[in-house]
Amino acid sequence: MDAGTPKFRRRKADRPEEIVSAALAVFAEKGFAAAKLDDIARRAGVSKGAVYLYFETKEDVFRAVVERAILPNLSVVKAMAAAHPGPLADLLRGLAGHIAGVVETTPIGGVLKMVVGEARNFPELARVWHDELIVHALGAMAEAIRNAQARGEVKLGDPRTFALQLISPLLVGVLWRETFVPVGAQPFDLPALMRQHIDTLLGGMLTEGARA
Amino acid sequence: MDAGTPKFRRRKADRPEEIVSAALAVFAEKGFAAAKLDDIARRAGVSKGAVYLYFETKEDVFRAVVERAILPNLSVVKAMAAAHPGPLADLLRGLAGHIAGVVETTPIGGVLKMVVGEARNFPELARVWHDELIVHALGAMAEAIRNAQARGEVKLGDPRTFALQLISPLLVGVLWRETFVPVGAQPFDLPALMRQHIDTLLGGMLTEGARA
DNA sequence: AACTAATAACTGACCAGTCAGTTAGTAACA
DNA sequence: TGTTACTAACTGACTGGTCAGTTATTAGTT
Repeated sequence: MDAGTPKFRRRKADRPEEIVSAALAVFAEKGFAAAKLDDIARRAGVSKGAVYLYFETKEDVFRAVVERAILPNLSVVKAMAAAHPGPLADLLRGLAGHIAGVVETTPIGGVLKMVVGEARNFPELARVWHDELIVHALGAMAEAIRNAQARGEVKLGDPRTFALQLISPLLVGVLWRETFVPVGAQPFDLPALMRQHIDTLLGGMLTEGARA
Repeated sequence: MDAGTPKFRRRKADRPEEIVSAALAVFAEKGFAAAKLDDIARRAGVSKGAVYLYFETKEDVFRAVVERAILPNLSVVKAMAAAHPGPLADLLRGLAGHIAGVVETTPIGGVLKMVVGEARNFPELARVWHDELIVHALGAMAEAIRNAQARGEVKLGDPRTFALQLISPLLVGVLWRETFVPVGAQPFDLPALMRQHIDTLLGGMLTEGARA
């Protein structure tokens, strides 16, 4: 062949990472079943056969994608777990800003959509996400809320439910962006949404005058 | 053949309904691509060929399922559109109870999961849901909130964002039930969740003492 | 009532296309 | 030159969609 441009490079160390990145893009766009291994391979700059040098099956690739999407977020969980002692309001505002930023700059939204969409076909995947990420995140938030309740900062009520109330608009905002914005829906500004949400949830939605 | 047990019955009028019901169950469980037409047909008590007497393609069946899931909810939208003039708190409490009930007694949760999961592969489906259901529901809520703001009941802030804040926990609760409860997650009591959420969002999460 | 003809709802075997996974062989690098 | 990362052609299983034939049902005739 042409000696000037080799047909391929041997780069064993980098391939898995590249394949997982390509797979993330394709899976997030198409979902598991509709994603073709040929597309993933082409996007990663290798042949389909090469994918099978590094992964056993398509499921195996999918698993790698979903699990990798957890890692960058463990730091967030850890930060939350660092049991911020100050006023809950400060913690929540900082946290919401941080998470909204992560959500806007990483493809975690696409992964979330995948986990929701493929949960029945890959229960163990939903289990990994639940056990390794969600339980910890929700638990840390609930713990912080419980502490705030003990300090008399926060009213009575189920802390886990409070935690869900706090993050729900962000999750819905992400799914909204992934699902409806591509078909013409008016997008939400996620950081602004979370700012208003935290303020409202903390301070109350009704004015003083109308409050029961 | 055996004259006692006929091989099939001719029931043209009932078939489409039965096929759509069967398809709803299979699609909600497997997602679009993983759902086999043979399964849908068997579940509906007919052969695969019979499905094609009533629907053009698999996509066509899917469309019918998703569109039918909109109808029962138009009444809810209408009820909201009946621009409740009284205090916003009453409207929201009644509405939340109603919607939580609908969500608990109908398979709309499964359909929502499908719409989210297959949005990329079926954009026109996401469009239908957005244009015919979500825009109206969100718009009606935003309108009620805007009116309440005009009456001085509610603080300043984007009404559409307020509406999203209000319904988000319900949506997340549904997706939670569909995605994580089957793999062992602790479920949420949706009506209770919404009661606490409405109360909190309306009245404020912080105690009087801690309020900024 | 009983028999027959006509209709259309329905079946199930089949086909054509697709795609996950395999492997024989080639090219890159030591 | 030997080793192996990699390619590209291949296979086999699976499934959406088709259609020739079958059977339930109704209408017509005696």
